[in-house]
Amino acid sequence: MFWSKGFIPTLKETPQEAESISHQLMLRAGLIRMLMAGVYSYLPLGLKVLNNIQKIIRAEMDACGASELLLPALQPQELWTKSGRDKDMGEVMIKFTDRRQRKICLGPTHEEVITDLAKNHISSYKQLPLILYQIQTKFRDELRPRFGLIRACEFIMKDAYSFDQDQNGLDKNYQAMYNAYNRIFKRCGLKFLVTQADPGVMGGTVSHEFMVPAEDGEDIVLSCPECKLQQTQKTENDEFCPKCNTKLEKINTIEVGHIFQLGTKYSSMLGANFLDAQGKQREIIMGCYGIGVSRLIPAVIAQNHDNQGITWPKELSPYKIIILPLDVTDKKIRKVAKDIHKELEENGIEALFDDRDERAGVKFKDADLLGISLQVIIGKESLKKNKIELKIRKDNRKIIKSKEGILKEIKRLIHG
RNA sequence: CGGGGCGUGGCUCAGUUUGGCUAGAGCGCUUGAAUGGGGUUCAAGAGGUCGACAGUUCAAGUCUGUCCGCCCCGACCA
Repeated sequence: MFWSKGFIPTLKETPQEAESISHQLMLRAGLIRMLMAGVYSYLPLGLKVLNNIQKIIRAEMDACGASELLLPALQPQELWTKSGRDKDMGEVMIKFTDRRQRKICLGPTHEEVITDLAKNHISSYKQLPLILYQIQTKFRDELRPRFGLIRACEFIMKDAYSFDQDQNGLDKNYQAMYNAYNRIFKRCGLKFLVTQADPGVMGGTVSHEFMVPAEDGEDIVLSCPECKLQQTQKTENDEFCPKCNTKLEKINTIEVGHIFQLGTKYSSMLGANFLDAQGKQREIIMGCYGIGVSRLIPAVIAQNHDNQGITWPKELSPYKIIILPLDVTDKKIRKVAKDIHKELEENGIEALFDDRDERAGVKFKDADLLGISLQVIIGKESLKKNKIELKIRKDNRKIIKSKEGILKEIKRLIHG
């Protein structure tokens, strides 16, 4: 990809609309733009990162034996009346009436829709266990949208649902999801905490939250320095460990995942039953598993940046590498840069080629801001000695070698 | 919704306190020239309903009222 043909509007200064670091960097690096409060456009680079996250999630979900589907965002309000959750959701649900006077809402989540589907199409224990998931846009009229993509009114969620005939089956699926979540967040380059959580309006009993410690986090995790118990804060008081009565530590975090054992809450309300091996009718046992896909972007940035910009973890970097010919008016520099570009493409390595007629300083600053994990720098100085440079964005390490040596190094770093 | 802040070219902001001629700066953008390893320099340009509406006044970016939008703190959540 050539920079000049793309759409990468970087900003030198921090827009007034952004307060949190991750939000500032997302705007400055040209990942997103706001349309209105809590509603954002993903620009090409932001979409690339989003796609990379989704790729990881799909791979890990598929590895659990989950099947991907896509449920509608438009839903009949009636379904929510049946489950009784229309009241719980309240103003958060975006509702309207269409021309046929049908009462419609934009899905804030999908337990109702998926349970309705299960009710109609699961009738035998032979169809269980089953895990379904989707990656889809949710709509919530938040009381207060905040921090860019961290709390948005339109956001992308991965939601998975498990269906089992008994608690034992649910335990197994829950554990599989729990493990998958650990792998997903690790691959996203995150340090995170797992807490015992309050199921809230989702219902059910067992529930865990995946929390990313970050300055601009809006959730507080209470951590016990003694017995390592971690839980999400529920009230202002009560800050002593319930297990060992030690004073708890407060950690600011961003919630990126939440898994719940729903049990029969939805299946009983919406009548999702199956016949067991004895021919007896029973309610399907459910679990649900959410990841804030779009929210992961700011969470990752919150933990992966320095004073120059973003430092993407390898798997999320919008491009694997950025090629920086420092002076595009110089024929030799241009040629070497093009050769490298070609060679990388032939090896299936997606590169961003900064072909702009800009000074070296501008290119360096922009490259550091974007945070693409590798930078190949082709300039007159090192070219004199027949060398080119490879900079690793994360630790600013520089490797200086011949073209062939650098290409080998790049392949090693990307594939190895 | 309660509390606080803000709204002036694409971005950052000055000017509003104390009303006064054709509304400014830096960055970005266009054109030309120089430069070419950390946001370089010079010159010439383009770009504005000063958030909106109503009012006060000879005169409103500036004063008054209403509304709208955005941000931050609180209740809610992936």
